[in-house]
Amino acid sequence: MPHSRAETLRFKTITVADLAFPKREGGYTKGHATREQILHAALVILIKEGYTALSMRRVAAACDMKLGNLTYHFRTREDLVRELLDAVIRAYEIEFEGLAHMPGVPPEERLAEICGLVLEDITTQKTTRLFPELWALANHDEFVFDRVKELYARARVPLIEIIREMRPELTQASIEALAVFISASMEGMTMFAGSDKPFASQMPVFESIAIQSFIHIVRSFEPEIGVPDQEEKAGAER
Amino acid sequence: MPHSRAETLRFKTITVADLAFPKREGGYTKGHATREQILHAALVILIKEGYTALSMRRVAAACDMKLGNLTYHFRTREDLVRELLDAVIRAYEIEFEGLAHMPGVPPEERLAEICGLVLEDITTQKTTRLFPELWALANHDEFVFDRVKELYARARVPLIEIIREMRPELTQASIEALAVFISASMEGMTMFAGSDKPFASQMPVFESIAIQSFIHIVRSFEPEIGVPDQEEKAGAER
DNA sequence: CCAAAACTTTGTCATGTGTCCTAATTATGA
DNA sequence: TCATAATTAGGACACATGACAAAGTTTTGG
Repeated sequence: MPHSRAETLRFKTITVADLAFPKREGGYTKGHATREQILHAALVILIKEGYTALSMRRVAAACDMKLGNLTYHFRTREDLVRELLDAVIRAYEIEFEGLAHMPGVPPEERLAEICGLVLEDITTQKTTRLFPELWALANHDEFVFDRVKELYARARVPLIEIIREMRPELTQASIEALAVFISASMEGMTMFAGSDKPFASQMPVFESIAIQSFIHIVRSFEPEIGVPDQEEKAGAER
Repeated sequence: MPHSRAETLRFKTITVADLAFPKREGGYTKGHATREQILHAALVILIKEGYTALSMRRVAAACDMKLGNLTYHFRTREDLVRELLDAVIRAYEIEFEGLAHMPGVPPEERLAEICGLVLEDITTQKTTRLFPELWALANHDEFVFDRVKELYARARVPLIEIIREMRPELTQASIEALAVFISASMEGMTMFAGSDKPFASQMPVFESIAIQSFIHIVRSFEPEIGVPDQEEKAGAER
C-alpha cells in the first residue's frame, strides 16, 4: 500500500510507490491484474528505454502477451499512455499528501525535511528518468501539461504552509512565488545530481546548500516596492 | 554569422542564435545552404511538435524537398539529429563565451546580470521547449548526455569565476558545488516560468528571488565540518 | 564551353506501427 | 453445472518510417 510508508517518513528514507491504480468497476480479478501488469511493464520501458520505445508491441512483448490482448485492455496507445502517466503521477501525489503535517516541529526543520526527501527522491532512477519525459511531453500534450501542473500544485502545499508559518505577513502571491522558486530549484537538480548524472555523488552537498539557501530566502525575502506586476527593476543598467 | 551578436550583449537582451553551423569542406555553396535549411527546419519541428514528429519525411516536407534529397545530405536520421543538436548546443555555448568577462564590475552585479540573462532566455519558447527534450534524450543517448554535460560545464565557467572572486578561500569543489546549485536552480525554472508555463508572467519576481538567494548563499556558504572538503575536481564520471 | 562533380528527383524495399475483427479459451456466478 | 461474460489469441489491414538505388538536373572549375 502506498500510504503505509508515509507515516514513518520522519528523517527516514521513503520510496514513492511506482503506480497508484485507479479503482475499476466490473471485470474479473484477472483482468485487473493484467491491467496492472501492463502499466507496470510500460513504466519500466518508459524509464529504461524512453518514450519512443513505448510501443504497443513492445509493451505486449514485455508482458509475454499477444498484441490483441493488450489492445483489449487498452484500446489505443493514447489510452495506455494516459493511464500510465496518470497512475505514476498519482503515486507521487499520494506521497506528498503524507508530507503536509508534522505538528510540533519548527518550520525550518520541516522545510529541511521536505528538501531532503525531495532531493533524495530525485536521485532515484525512476524520478530522474521519468520527469524529463513528463516535462518534454507537457510541451506538446495538454493532458500531460495539466497533470504535471496539478502534481506540482500539490507538491507546493506543504511548502506554502511552512512559508506562511515563517512569514505570516507576506501576501499569498509572495508566499507562492517563494514556494515555486524552491520547488523549481530542487527539480533543476534532476539533470545534475539525478541518477547517473555527473554530480550524483554530491547530492548531500547540494542538499545542505539548498536548505541553507531556502531558509534564508524565506526569512529575508521582501517583495519589490512600487508597482506590483511590472518588470522594470531598480538596476540602472537595464 | 552566428558570432555577431555576442559582442553586444552587455547589459542588454540577447537572443541566442538558433544554430551554429560547423565548417564544412567541399561541396557547392548551394549544398551548404540546403544543409542549413534542413537543420533549421528540423529545429522548428523539434520545438513546435516535439522529438517524435521529427521524421525524415516531415523535415523534407518542411523544406519543400524530396525525401531522397534529404537523405543525400543526411544519410540517416541519427546523423541529422546529432548534427542538429550539436549545432543548437554550440549556439548556446557561443553565447556563454561572451558572458565570461565584465572587468571592473563587482561580482554581485555580474552574478545578477548572468541570472537575468539566463532566466530571460528560459522564457523564450525555443529554450523552454528544447531543453526538456535534451534532458529526456540525455537519459537514453550517450551522445546527447555528453553534449549537454559539456554545455553546462561551459555555462558554469563565468559562475565559477564570480564565486571564486567572492569567496577566494573556498576550495574548488565547494565553488563548483555552488555553481552547480545556482545553475540547476535556474534551469528548474524552465518548467514553471518558461514560455507558456503557469508562472511565466512572474519571472521577474523569480529573478529577484534568485539573485537575492544566490548572492547570499555564495557569501555565507560554509562546507560541512567533519566531511573534509574534497580536493578532487567535481563531476567527472558518468 | 563542357566534362565532372554535386545536387535533386523518382521510385522501391523491408520493417514497424496502431487499430480492428473474429474465433478460441477461460473464469464467473446463478 | 453451465450458460454467459470476460479474457486471450491470431491474423489482417492501412499506413508511416528509414534506408537505398538509379536515374535525371544543375552547378562548378578548367
